[in-house]
Amino acid sequence: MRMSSMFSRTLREAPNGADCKGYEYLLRAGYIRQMGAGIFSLLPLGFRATQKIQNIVRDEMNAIGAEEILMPLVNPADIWKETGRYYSIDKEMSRFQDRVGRDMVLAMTHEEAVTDIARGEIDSYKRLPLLVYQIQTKWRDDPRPRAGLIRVREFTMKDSYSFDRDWEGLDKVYKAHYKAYFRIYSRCGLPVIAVGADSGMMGGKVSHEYMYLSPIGEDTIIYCPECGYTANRQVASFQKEYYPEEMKTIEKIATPETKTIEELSALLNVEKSRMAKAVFMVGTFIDDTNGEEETKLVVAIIRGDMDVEESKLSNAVKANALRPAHEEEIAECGMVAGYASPIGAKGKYVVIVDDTVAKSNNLVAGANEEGYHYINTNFGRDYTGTVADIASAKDGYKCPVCGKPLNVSKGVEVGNIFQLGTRYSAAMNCFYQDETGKQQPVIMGSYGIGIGRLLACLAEEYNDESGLKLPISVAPYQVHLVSLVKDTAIADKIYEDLVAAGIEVLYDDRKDTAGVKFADADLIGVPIRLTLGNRSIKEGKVEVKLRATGEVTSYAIEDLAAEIKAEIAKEQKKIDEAIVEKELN
RNA sequence: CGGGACGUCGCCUAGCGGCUAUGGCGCCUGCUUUGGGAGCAGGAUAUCGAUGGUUCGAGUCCAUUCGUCCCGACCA
Repeated sequence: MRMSSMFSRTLREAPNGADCKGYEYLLRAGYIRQMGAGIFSLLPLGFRATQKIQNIVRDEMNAIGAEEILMPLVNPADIWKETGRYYSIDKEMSRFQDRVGRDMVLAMTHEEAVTDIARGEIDSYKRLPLLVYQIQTKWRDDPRPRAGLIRVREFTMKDSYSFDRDWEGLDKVYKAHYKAYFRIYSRCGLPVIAVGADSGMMGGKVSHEYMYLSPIGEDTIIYCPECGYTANRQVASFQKEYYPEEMKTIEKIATPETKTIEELSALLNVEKSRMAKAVFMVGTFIDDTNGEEETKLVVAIIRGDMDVEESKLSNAVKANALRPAHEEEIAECGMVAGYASPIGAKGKYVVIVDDTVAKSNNLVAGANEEGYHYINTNFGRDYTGTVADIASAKDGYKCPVCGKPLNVSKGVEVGNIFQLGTRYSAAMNCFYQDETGKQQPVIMGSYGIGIGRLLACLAEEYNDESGLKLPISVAPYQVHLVSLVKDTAIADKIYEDLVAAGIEVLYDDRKDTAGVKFADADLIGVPIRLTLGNRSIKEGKVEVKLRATGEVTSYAIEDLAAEIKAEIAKEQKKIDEAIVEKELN
């Protein structure tokens, strides 16, 4: 490509709002342009980089036997009503009506669509297993897009769907994805870790997320440097200590003006770990079959020294959504904020008790009366509720596997894999007949990779003060030919020779000064830069500089294509040698 | 959906009630220059996000609204 006729151009200054480096460079180098909140266009450079990523993804998906398909972005709402997600998903999913008034949705994922197709294809166990994938646009009307391509509303996603007759089959294809994903990310040059995850709106049991560890990430990862345990904080567990002892008599004591755990701990001279803290949320519960909503007060009881992990709580009560409760809502159930406990509560509420509280005795708790607390409260005797792990893991807590202190890091989720089971097949009547003639629901899995987000993470990982420096496997071009000579004949000839040799060349043939061309080359970040100047031309040579390392060599102009091909192969080899092979045990 | 900030030419930016709305980059013309964002000379480009109001006078103050960004809620 000749830069003199390239569609995009570079920006010298970062547009307002570009607050992280990778995003700033993608904008300035002309990879992407913003059109609205969370809505972006890919310019030629960004499009090419994205194509490279997609082809790596295709390669690895094909390698595990997946077939590529393309499903529609617009879905009839009917199939989403079948699974109930039409009702349970809030405004993230955009809905509209077609000209005759039929309900339609913009698909934010394709479990419904693929299951709808699959039920028409699958009738017998002989048709299983099956595996398909697509690379397609998703629309999710996120309330808060952020950080350039990291969190957007419209994005491209690779999503695959597996269909098996049994859990063993699902396990096999799940493991194949687990491994293939590591190969994909490492071939793109992105370091990731796989973590145990919450399955969220997808439903199902087992799931993993692929995380690029970075301060710009929004997810919190808990990991053990000792044994390698990793999990999203939403589901991370840890070793807890309990304080079982002989139950003592419950007693009400005056604790004026002590609404917080800190104040209470100081006043009574009792450790925070010996208190039962009540956290109030209002849960929304939606009936999947008709969309009817019900709200209920959720009382979470946790030890005073810990915090409630909302997603754990949400899973424990099986709520569609949780929000903090207002003081009046708490009062309606007979509880007093600041001095609250389930003891003496009334009305419509549900109590979830963390196991640390359930297995400890004689804890301090609220008396539901302004200025009073109870001492020696005991779960089971004084109040009841559902026992679950709802505690949030923190830095320094003990690893659930080896007991060593846990660490915390921020991460960006660049992919996920879910074992869906029969969540969709059962709801949508996707059954097969087994050898005995019995109808069985198909066992499904779904597996996603955000393509644009992957590019954004790569831009974040590979940059310096002058711009991007992407790995050759994902860079928009392999070679950037910078011509500084007036007489274009030699440069044109080199360009044509390289292109003829099958090399992807970005050719700076513009009538700009050397400084401008070098600055743009650094910004765009093509891995191999060839400089053709009067200096080197006299010697019949071209200078070669690697963007990533700054390493400089030079090659004779004759035979250049062969040398450059070898250079490209060397760069590619670095990537190939670093491919991560990881199996799920 | 709560809290905050911001909208002035393609990009960045000045303006703080008063004359024809700054400056830089970029762009166009000419000459010069050609290994790290060149120099000189000339030139074009803004319905100051929109609407309404206050005022003799509004980019500037007020209201409404739209948009974008940040923090939170939320989310894969």
